[in-house]
Amino acid sequence: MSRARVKPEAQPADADTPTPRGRPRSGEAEEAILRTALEILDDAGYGSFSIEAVAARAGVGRPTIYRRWPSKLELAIEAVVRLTPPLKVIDSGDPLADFRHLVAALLPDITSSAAGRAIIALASDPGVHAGLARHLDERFLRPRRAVLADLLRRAAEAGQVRPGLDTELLIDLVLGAALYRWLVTGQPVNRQTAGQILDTVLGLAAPR
Amino acid sequence: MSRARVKPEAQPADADTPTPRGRPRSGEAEEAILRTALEILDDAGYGSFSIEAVAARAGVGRPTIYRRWPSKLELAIEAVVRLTPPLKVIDSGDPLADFRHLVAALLPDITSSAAGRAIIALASDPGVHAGLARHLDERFLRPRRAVLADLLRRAAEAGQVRPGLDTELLIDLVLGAALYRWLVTGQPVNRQTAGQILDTVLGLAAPR
Amino acid sequence: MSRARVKPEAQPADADTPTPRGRPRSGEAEEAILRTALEILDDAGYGSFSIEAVAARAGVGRPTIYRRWPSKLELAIEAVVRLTPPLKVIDSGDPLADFRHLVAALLPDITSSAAGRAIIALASDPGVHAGLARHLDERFLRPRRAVLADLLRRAAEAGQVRPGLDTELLIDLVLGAALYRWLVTGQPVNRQTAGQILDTVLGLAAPR
Amino acid sequence: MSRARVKPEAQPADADTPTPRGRPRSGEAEEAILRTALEILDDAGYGSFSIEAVAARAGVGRPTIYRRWPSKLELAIEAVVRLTPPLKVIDSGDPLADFRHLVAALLPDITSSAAGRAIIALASDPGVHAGLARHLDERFLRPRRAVLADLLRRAAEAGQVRPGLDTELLIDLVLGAALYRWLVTGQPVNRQTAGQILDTVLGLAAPR
DNA sequence: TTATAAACGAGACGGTACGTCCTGTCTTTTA
DNA sequence: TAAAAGACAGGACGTACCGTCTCGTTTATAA
Repeated sequence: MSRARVKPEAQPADADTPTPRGRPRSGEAEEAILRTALEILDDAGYGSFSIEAVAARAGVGRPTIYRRWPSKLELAIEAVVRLTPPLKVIDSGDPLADFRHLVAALLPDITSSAAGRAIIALASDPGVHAGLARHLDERFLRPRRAVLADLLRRAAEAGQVRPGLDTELLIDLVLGAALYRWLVTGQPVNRQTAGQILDTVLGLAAPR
Repeated sequence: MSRARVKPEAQPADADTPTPRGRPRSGEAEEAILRTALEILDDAGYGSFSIEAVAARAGVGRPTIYRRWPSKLELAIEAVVRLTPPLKVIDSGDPLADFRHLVAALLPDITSSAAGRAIIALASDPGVHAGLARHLDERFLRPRRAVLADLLRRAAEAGQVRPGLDTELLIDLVLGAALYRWLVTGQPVNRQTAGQILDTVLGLAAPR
Repeated sequence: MSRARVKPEAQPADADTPTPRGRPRSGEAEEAILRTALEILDDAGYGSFSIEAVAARAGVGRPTIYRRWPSKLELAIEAVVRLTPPLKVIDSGDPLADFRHLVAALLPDITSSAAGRAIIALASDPGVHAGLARHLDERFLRPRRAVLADLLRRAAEAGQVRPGLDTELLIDLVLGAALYRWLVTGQPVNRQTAGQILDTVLGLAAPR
Repeated sequence: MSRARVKPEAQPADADTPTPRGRPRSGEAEEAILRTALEILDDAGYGSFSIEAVAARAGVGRPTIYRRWPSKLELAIEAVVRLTPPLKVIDSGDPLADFRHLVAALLPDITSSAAGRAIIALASDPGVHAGLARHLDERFLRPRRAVLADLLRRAAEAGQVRPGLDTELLIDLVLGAALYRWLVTGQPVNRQTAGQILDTVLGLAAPR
């Protein structure tokens, strides 16, 4: 990013990226690809997700996709990461309540979307795991967790949560329980389920 | 219909399965298929798992597989379910300690095996979810959870766990947190990690 | 037939075929197989002719067919040979006219029937040719040609055909021309075409 | 090839075939496929002829074959048609002698080659007959027959053949008799057999 | 009678080939 | 020089038959 891509002469700064010659890559095509990828993930799941299908539906040549992403997994992740809106941070003055609201909104969102499924598809290929998971983690999960962790930390400071607890692990518990129910037992994770999980964890974590 | 064929009274139970005609299916072949399937899942993951490969390595014709399982997902699940040993129940008189030991042994096991990966691969295809997940749940997860739930219940009765907690949800928390770390962040779930999760949850759940 | 099958001691003649023990082969099944085979050949041609299909439609197990014929080609030939009625010999006192009538009836018959197609299918597999062709020749073609050759010979004696001609070759010319038109050019060989071929050959062969 | 590819006016002929987009089909692959197909037909006959085998031996992907020919029958015919050399026309001034020589060379050629067998394999599937036979007829048989018919016509003009005979039918007689002997009776059609057939037919057709 | 033997229908077995779909790469024309 | 279009080699899919091999059952002759 920040490739500038300015028309006129210029480019004194990055002489190592020496002004791409020839036809520049089409931003239109890129967007169409990502949008289509997400559509297909939503409609049919990662199992029916194929580069072929994305190219055809997006009206794009297959090599145009391969030029950007080396495999369908990378494409799926990029689509998820780029097109999933960030958490909208709220600050009502009550960090614990904000945490609850955010999580209660987040969980049903993830577990009913292409994003969730694509994330999970990662796990089925061990060879792929290492590199991609990090990518996904850094660009998708970490920022979202950071928001939650911050709220929890402030809740602890405000005495709403027992001190000394590992906030990261608390988040793991909440997200993990939801993940487990969704993935393993196939139950939908709606607001009610999310509320039940939050009640339990935050109840346990409440100061005595 | 007409089933007659009985000489004496007999067969009260399965009057609806009318004696299979023709050559019976080969238990040998079945076993070879499942064993090979699990090997491939362990070696290469679900992504590289193909009916073709299983048939070739098991020395079996492809139709012999399709006769039994309609798709590779069903085969993978069956392999996992049939070839994963059940939890070995222990009863030392201290239910909470037993719970700890069982979970601490179970978690690294699942998250480093084909079983785990195959289970997860389920989730990536929404259309498949309903039926198969139930199958997997009933034959694999439910029996294992039942053992854990029983221990927790007895721990509660013994006063080792705060009364009034939803034991099922407690199990979801423990297993979910491990699942989350393994799947999403890619961290291995070894005995230490398992211990940390257990410490936290059981600490929170301890009677005040 | 005439297998004797006498109950008592007897069998002085064929002591090497010592009366078969066990259940004798079912004539019913045999007939059903051949009838069905011919039906399928007529309906769908040799290309769609499969042992599987014959067995299924005849209500017979596949091994029951293989017990009798080693391959589908043999079965097809047997079906054709056994179920095609022989030429009905006529003798009006005018051998040449009888020849014409017989051939004019025979040609459309062969070139519109399963018999013809099955015969031809022979030719496409060189390995099969030797043995089976002889079988077909002996049991199907030779008897029919014998009738025709006899008529031609008597026509020659009666001065209706130029003497000194190779009657076998004359028959080859007539049947061959019809075969050629049917097979290679795909024209149907009806009575009119047959008449035209006969007119030409017999006209050429007429005494000067 | 070279096609000029001129910018200006040009292309008056095929304005409806608007310059193919994408990578053009590989002539190399096409040639390898046809050559291999003919080899297999020669070695093993049409019965053992499979797309699978052609693809493997030609070092070509299976879809590359299906892209060009919809079935193995079409491929076989194309191979025969494209790789069988045309009749080499001769004109010694004696049309009848030329006819004899040409036919005497042609018959053993056809009846001992893959070409012949592939042509015949056509006939065994009635559904296929219509369209393909025409194709084969137009591109293979008709040009060859035209040469023969022309010689016979000139022989008739030169008084070497009785006037008023149907030359097409004469050719049918000669080719048909050879076809019959080869296919039905399994006799090889060598130069001697060819000579015998020609002697008879041309003897009959000689002017009185 | 009772054995014994073989054929029966059914259907599974290891295989081969089918024709389709998708993968990731390569090549051509167009912009 | 990137874009779209589309062909390339390869490989897995799920299906249809192949010819063989059990099964349990039926129908004969032989003991």
